Amino acid sequence: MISCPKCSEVGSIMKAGYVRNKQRYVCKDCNYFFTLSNPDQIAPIKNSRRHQTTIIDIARSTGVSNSTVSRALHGHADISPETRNAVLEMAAQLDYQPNQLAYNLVKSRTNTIGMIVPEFTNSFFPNIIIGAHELLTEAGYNLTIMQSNESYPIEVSNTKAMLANRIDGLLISLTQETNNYDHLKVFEKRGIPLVLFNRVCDYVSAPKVVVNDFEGSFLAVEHLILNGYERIAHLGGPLNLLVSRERLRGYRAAMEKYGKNIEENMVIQGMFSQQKARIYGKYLLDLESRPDAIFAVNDSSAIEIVLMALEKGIRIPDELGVVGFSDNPESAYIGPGLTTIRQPTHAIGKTSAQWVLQLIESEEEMILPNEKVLKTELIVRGSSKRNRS
Amino acid sequence: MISCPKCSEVGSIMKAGYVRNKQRYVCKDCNYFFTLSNPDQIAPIKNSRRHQTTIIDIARSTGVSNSTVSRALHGHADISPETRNAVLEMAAQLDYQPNQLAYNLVKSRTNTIGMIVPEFTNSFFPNIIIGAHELLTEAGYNLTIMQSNESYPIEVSNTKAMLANRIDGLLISLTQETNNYDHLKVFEKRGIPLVLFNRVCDYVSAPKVVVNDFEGSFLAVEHLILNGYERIAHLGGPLNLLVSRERLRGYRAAMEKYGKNIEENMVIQGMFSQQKARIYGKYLLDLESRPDAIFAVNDSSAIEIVLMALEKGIRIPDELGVVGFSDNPESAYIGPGLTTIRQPTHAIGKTSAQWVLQLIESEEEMILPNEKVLKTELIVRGSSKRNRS
DNA sequence: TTGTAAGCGTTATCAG
DNA sequence: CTGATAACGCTTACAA
Repeated sequence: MISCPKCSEVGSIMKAGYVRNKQRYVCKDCNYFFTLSNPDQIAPIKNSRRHQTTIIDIARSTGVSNSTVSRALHGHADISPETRNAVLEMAAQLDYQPNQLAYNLVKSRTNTIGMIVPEFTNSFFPNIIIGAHELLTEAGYNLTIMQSNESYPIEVSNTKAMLANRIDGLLISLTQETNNYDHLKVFEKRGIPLVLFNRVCDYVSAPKVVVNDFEGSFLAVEHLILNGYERIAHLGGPLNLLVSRERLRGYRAAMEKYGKNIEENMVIQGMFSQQKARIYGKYLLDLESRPDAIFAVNDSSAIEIVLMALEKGIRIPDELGVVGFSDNPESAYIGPGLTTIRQPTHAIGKTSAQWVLQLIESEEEMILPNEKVLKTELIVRGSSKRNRS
Repeated sequence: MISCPKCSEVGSIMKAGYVRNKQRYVCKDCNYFFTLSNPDQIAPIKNSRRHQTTIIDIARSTGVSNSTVSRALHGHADISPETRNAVLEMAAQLDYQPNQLAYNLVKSRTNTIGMIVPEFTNSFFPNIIIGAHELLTEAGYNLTIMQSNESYPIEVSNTKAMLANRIDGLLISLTQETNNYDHLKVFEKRGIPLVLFNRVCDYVSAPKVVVNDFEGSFLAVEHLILNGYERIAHLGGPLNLLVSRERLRGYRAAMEKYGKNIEENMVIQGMFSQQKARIYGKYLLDLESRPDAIFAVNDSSAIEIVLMALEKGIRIPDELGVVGFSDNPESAYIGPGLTTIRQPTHAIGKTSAQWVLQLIESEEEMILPNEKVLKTELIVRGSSKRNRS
């Protein structure tokens, strides 16, 4: 039991805050304030591992209180220039590095936006990241990136980690496996701004940033038709993804508009992967009555087809027209050059980031779920140029 | 002043911890414990913005203490199955999401590794990221990626942010501008594990993961020589980067070994960028006595040269041999295919990550600064195949 | 202008 | 097996 150093009373001692990081007591009897000078109790710099200098260290060495230090560090008004300078100097001298963790904890915001992408292997997502990164950095936000590796369980655990780390907002592009969206609904429920991009779904009411896959697809197929191709096959993606469905829809629409017959055995849907693309491609090229053109859901698949055709000695574009989607960096150089639909990757990233920041800043006003549709662009190269007009 | 509800004493009231998140008092006179039932003081769930359920909420609703909840949540031993289950159920019911921020603060570790890369535009760094990400995720670490955009000031501010966020370790590849390394020395001083990769420097005593640029370069130039090229130019990178110096060294060594004369006006060093590459390339190709081969410091530059040569009608590989470095995805398809040196990107990422984890886990033992040198591989394609043996 | 003390949400060390 | 309480490092009313 603690006794008062002045009146030796024991029952009337109350805690009375801290001074220089030490417990301070007051004796209610004689109204005497004191701290215990037990050397063991002073400055408990335990935790041996390299003590990081904190605001308290600065306060102690400057002879002011923590709050004053905090204010000086943040350039708050109402602080005398001398104290401010003293604090700032001491901070520099002690090599003070603010602890963002503590800051975030008390502010309960992290100034960090999370981003989950299914993969990095193509330049597609990296380019989107660049766009988002640019805007966020400018706005003073950090970006934490995770990749789900096209795996639903990883995606779920990523969102959990993001939640635990209290990111201020999330940008996500779904895996091709994702069919359940409960992990996203958590964000709605918790009021954490969420923006879906590129690989989106209808079942969660969050803003979505996509490109006009339908239109892009339509243009691609129309271009093939205008170049005299008749029997156009479609190598599509997994149908749970909206992109795949939209591209399929665009294909069908163009074919119908020009009165072309769709041979259903030449419309294939499957997972994205080089291996699958080879299998599907082989199937299409080995068909006894081969298509005279193939519109693929992405460039990786289209490239496989071009390479396979070259191996087999099928002449491109004369015997086979090929069009892809996305404009990968290598597409310009594949065979005679791959005709493709360019996506505005940079803009996708930028738009998504912009949107999530708006949601964060707008606080109160419920912004209605909405969608931004960016334009695509047809890039004509050798793999489809058979213009016989 | 607070008075005891039992004996009405005023001077002998002491704080006595908290119960259900409310201040609890004890009267030292009658030894009566109580809390104030002032409704305003109960559960100060202020901070209106969507209260996140915390451990305390669970404790309150389950009727146990926070510590018990914490233990239950982490599956600590010494807890009765009933309590555990009750807590776990309540946690699920209240949709509890742990606050990693608070956890990190008290643990003073974040389970997060930072990574700073100069750019994303080539597939080079993304591939390294994939390698590192894979290993770190497996080891239960998060990865926070920042990009310095080849800017020294951004690099510095990135490291500051990493420091503030108390990452457990940092992987960094320097910008081509970086000439001052104080921002890295901070990590040494603070004892935060640091690993440099790819773009490293000598002035900071941290482990480095690099590829054998010298050997790779040597092989590239030797390959050109063995294919009958005589007057080989070198389009190099900025000399403050070790990679550039090593590649230059490899070039010189190979030329010397085979007794080839180095024409110094055909050895150029400059910044990495497509634009610069075009300028330097034009210079080399417009030389009145043009080199018969060019070894470029990277594929992007080599590609520019190939394209320029094709425009000018210079035949590759007959009139001009070209070799690059890195094996970009498009390199296989450029012109007749670009001969290049493949770097083990995946392994670079994996090795760096592995190393930083080792440093973190090894705690006490000072591991000596060291270097890991990974092997490169010569990929022969059309742009240099003029074998006249 | 400065100081006090109550949080932010956890874990960990002691006591029971 | 469980509870109380002091950290972790910082911000911010509220007092002085």
